[in-house]
Amino acid sequence: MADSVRRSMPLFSMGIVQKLTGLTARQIRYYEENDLIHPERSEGNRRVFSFNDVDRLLDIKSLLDEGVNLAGIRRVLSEKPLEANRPVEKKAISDAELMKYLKSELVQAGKFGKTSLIQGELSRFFR
DNA sequence: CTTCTCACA
DNA sequence: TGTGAGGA
Repeated sequence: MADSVRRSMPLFSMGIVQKLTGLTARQIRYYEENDLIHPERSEGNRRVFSFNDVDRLLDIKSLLDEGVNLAGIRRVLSEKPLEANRPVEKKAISDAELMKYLKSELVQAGKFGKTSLIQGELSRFFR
């Protein structure tokens, strides 16, 4: 189970997750308050999301479109600890799209002179 | 510039 | 949920 390690590795900033999921920061923070997701926190108290968080957010989003309220979503998600039998085609997001955003984040971090926390973890995805 | 918390004309 | 204030 070395894959779960990468899936739960924190490496996405709020901005990236917003683009990746199409949700607003407000919503993402709100869902966190309701224990739908549990992103890590960086030094500056900034949220750092893992691939699992993003995937979960995507599920939440689709559930929301189907008219399910937070209480309902909480139930669905809490009862899905085990990666049940899902169609292989339900890929949350393409690698290409993922790289696109990761890259833009690196550029931003670069302009700030700081070493993004992403850089170090990035190699895990580009193995 | 980005993200954070809090609060609500 | 949006939005703005005030700070890091």
